[in-house]
Amino acid sequence: MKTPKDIPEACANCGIRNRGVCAHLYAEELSKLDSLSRRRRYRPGETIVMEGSRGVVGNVIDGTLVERKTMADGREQIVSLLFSADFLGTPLSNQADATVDAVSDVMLCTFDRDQFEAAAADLPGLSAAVHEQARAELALAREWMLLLGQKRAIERIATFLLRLVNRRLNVTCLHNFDDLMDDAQTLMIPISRRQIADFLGLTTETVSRKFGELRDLGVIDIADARHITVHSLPRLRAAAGFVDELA
Amino acid sequence: MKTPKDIPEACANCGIRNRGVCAHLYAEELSKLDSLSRRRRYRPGETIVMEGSRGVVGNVIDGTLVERKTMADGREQIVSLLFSADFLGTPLSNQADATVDAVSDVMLCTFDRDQFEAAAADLPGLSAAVHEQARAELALAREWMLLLGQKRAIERIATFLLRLVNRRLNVTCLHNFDDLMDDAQTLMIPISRRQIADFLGLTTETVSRKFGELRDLGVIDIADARHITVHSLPRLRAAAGFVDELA
DNA sequence: CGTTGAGTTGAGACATTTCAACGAGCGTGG
DNA sequence: CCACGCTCGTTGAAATGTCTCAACTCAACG
Repeated sequence: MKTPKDIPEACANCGIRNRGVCAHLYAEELSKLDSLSRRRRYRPGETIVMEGSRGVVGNVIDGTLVERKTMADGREQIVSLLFSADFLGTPLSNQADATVDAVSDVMLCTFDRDQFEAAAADLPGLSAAVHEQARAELALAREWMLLLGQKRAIERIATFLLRLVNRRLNVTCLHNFDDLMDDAQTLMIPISRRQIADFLGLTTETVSRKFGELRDLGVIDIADARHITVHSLPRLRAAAGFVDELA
Repeated sequence: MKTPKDIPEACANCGIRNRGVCAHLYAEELSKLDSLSRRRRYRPGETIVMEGSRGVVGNVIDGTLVERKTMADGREQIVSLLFSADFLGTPLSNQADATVDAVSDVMLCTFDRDQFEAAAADLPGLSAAVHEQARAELALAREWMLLLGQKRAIERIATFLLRLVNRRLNVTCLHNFDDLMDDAQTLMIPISRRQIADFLGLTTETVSRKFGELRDLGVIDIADARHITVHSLPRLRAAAGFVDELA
């Protein structure tokens, strides 16, 4: 987290200038990168990158995106959710391994791929930050492999909610996890039931039913399809399979 | 692929000196790295890294390893297979996201973590190679998310076999994929039925049954549990769900 | 006000798991 | 040498969790 004076105006006013890869750059580095950047807006449902194409490189300034892989017969698996401050795209690789869609209105801060790679070669902090993102993505992907390969439907739903909780805690960043163990959390679900199903390897019907079961168990409240209140994080963690139920 | 003269003796005799991260290093870089390296042998079943620990950094010279994640109640998911020339461990991260076990006799070329990271900071080719490995791992993990979330049991088995075929083609590296589409391939299965099950999110019984089904379909022959002959790659690809069956 | 899409709920179907038995290989010790 | 115990892999029959198919509600919208 650098706090210089002469940062570019676009960056000074940017909601994520102290988050994501930009947080690791000095003023002059930020200027250099800013001169290469171009903002672009996308509409909900718009496809930003096609699997197999060269794809876009840039920061997510605002909005929600999904990365998904598709089978020949149309089955889909969402492999990643992207939010504000996440980095989109794989510099170094010339082939996107998933299709990227905007779920909400999305604002990106994009770069020309070659220019970005040249800049990254000059700015150790930038390339380190990008690679750190890739490493974090890998850890998340493996966490999800455990979910998809081993967890039952209700555990998958609980794990998904837990991930949203953790994300919110990381963003607000004011407390640590244990302090909030007993606080009620009201969550905005950023994606549809269909997208949740494709993310968790389930069907929309099962997603709906398991949300209901978690409600009946008293773990959550469902205000509407997009708004969930978590009553007890420990019980949500138990439902997610993170603690052995010695029942 | 550099071909210098004054490479360290250990590297000159190393089976993977022209593969993995070492392939991208000049003689003097190789020397520098070699001076930091230490060979270590592991026995089948031995645990090399525990999930959550700092872990080992190094090259796999020879042998087969699995990376796995475990749930509180003992359920396991294998998230990666490592073979000769693969890179083990996550420099930059101080927490291994999975447990690593030797499946066969394993020889590693390990490095002190801090020294390796310092070396990587000096050698752009090295850090690029390590990051490229991480990127490739991410692509594989996402491929597996699609498998675990969407594919049925027989497709998972077929995909697994296809991955072994592809690996063999990459290693032998003499032909391209299409040239071998119709060739019979005899594969050595490097892991047990239980490990296959944990890799594919199935049970050993289902793995056994689906191998039998692929045999009955005439796609493969089963010499014994560890040796499979692939009769038709196109049909294996179809069984794996990579082509839409317009039946 | 009819249409459309998203979400929920129910009943039955189905794929995979679970439970159980069995055979082959293999080292150990009598 | 054979009996024994053990693990690994295979096979069968029953149980079960999730999917499929279908109906219905609700809100948004032209």
